[in-house]
Amino acid sequence: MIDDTAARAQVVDAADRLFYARGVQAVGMDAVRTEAGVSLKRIYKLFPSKDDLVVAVLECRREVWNAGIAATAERAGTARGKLLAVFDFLDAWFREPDFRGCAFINVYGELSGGSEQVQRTVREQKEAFGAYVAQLVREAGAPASLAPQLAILAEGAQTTAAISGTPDAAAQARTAAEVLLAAALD
Amino acid sequence: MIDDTAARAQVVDAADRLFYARGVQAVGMDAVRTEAGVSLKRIYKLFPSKDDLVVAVLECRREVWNAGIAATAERAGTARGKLLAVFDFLDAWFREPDFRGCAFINVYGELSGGSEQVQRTVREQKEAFGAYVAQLVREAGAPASLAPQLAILAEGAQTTAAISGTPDAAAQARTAAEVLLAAALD
DNA sequence: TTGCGATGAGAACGATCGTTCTCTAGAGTA
DNA sequence: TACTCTAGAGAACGATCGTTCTCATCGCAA
Repeated sequence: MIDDTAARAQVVDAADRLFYARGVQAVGMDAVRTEAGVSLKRIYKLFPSKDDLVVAVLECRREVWNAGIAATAERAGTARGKLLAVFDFLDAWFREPDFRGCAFINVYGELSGGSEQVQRTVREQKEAFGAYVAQLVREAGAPASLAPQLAILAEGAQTTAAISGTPDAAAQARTAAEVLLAAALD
Repeated sequence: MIDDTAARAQVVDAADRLFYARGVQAVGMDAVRTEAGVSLKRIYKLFPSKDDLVVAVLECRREVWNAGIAATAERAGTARGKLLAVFDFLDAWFREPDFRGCAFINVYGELSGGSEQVQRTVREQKEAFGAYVAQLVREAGAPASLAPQLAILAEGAQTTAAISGTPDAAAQARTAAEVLLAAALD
């Protein structure tokens, strides 16, 4: 038998795949159990309710997102380069064949009237990203008002790419970000 | 008894309120029937399935959106002014107490794995908005590449405002749009 | 070997969903 | 008046949901 840590990872992984592809409400716990290969009893011991599982999935997504952003930023030397690297990261993400938009936005739209804990997790993720951008804007020596503008561009690129089905929005948002950066740094 | 046109309007109106506030999947047809005051039999005569009702609700939202955008644009003289007016429209919308984000984005996130007709309706709305912005950009004498950038700003403002729970994103996006417009019109 | 606690597989439960059906009442027509 | 058609109210249906329960099985201490 596998230990709790491994079982937990398998369940979160399977749930993430299913929830992201089909939506949370369209996926039953039975499907999660089949995909994960972990019994329902064990799943409910690890996650007392489906909401807890959704939160765990989002927290896992946050780790992946942060790691991806950090890896792309590392290849850039300046703070300005790190800010633009966000859009390169988005570009690569949008080109993945199973891209279906930002999981946080999707879940928020689906469960906005429901679990309050899920809403909080989504909000925290967006706030953390905003804080990351704000830190880089400070380092770049640009006025603080630039940060939310760049964050809005990244947000808009994600929903536009999801709905249009093309990755074009990443490059378009990057170009806009360059203009805003140039104007702010004059 | 009311005629079909009035019954249809009542059902769409009630469904819109419920779907927007709680999500499509969280609202049963029984709740729509109670809110609309129209019998289930009649609802299913007007809309053969729940998906058809969702599409009708989205089409109604599109009319309201287009009318609101047009009304705000009318108060601006120039094409540049009409482009910025989009963000004034968003600002007023975000301040409404029951604002919960863009209904099209919410529905897309919720049913992305489901009805293909719903997906098409969402995509058409976003394409139509993009075409509207592109037309104004042309009239303003700016390069065509500006249009998707402004559309992405509007899109990002909507999701940011929904998740953050504040209307700030409208003004931030408007400021960014002014910078992009100034740079494009040099 | 015996007894015990935990596990996996999946049946079972109560609720709710989208959709259809039944039954009754009333309007219009000859 | 008698007949027909439609609509409303809501029960009914089969499916599916999240969650819990049953039961056979296994590892392991004494």
